[in-house]
Amino acid sequence: MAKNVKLLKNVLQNEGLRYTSKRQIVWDEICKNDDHRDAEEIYFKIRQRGKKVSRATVYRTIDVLVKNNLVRKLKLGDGRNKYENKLETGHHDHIVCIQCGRIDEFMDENIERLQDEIAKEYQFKIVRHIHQLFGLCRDCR
Amino acid sequence: MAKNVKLLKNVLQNEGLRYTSKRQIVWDEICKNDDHRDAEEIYFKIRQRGKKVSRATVYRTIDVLVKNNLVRKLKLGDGRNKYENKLETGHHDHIVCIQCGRIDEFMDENIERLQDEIAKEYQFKIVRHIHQLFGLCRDCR
DNA sequence: TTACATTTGAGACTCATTCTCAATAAAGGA
DNA sequence: TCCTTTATTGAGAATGAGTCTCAAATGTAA
Repeated sequence: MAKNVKLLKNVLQNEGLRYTSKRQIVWDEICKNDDHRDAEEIYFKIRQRGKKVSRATVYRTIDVLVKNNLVRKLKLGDGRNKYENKLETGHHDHIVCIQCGRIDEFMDENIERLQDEIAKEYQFKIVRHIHQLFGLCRDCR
Repeated sequence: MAKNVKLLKNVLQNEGLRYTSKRQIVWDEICKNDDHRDAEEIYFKIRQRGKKVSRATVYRTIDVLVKNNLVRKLKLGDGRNKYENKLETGHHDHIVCIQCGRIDEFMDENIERLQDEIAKEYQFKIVRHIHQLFGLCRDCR
């Protein structure tokens, strides 16, 4: 857990921002599990644990964390964006069950390579990509 | 253009909806070009042409068209959703310039196949997917 | 501890999209 | 054609995730 303090401090220093208890609370909460949660869930879980951080601060902190690569932002195109910590996880994309909301992660070297080729063909310099598969998981089909 | 009338009538009949001039105006406008436009642009262009359809009807009609496969809805995760007609175009994904907004289309059989394999591996039955590459186009890099 | 700058929280605000409901228009008789 | 019924439309209100405001609280350097 001391690692999470250091990581956050680095990011904040890097951004010229102060290290504060509120920001640590938000980052800690996001690290507590590897789920894909939205800002409201994170906000609510924090209150539930007896700590107090405003919604605005949750959003503001998440923005910094996303910008600095500690958190991955998932736009699934339904209502709220989702967030997951990037602590141990390498790059991956998502496969989502449209019935139960289950989210699995996948990563395919070949697809990544093919993407690069497409970028080259279209003369784009890619900075990020979204690849999401939507369907029914084994329990819902 | 008569083709567009027929297509729309089919869809509406299929949905148990009435064929109306307003709906035809919206569908016609979307067919007028192959751009990726948002609802506001479509709405505005229609007024500009001297026709009157309310914003609500534009949105409502687009929903029906998307649901019935005449229109593709693009969620690029910035403000407004974009729409394109699916008249001549087969399946494709998008490569987007984050600087100038240029949107190109790509399609790669190999990626499609790899997706299927991933779906099988995860035991998902895929119903749709999103694959978007974001970066700088040749004019913006 | 002081002095100053940054952060925080509560709630107002934004803005794309959806909803409401009275007015209008389509459809199927008679 | 003229009703009658039912669906559609439009204007503006409502929604809701996310952002902004600004006074109060907190961090920081000296």
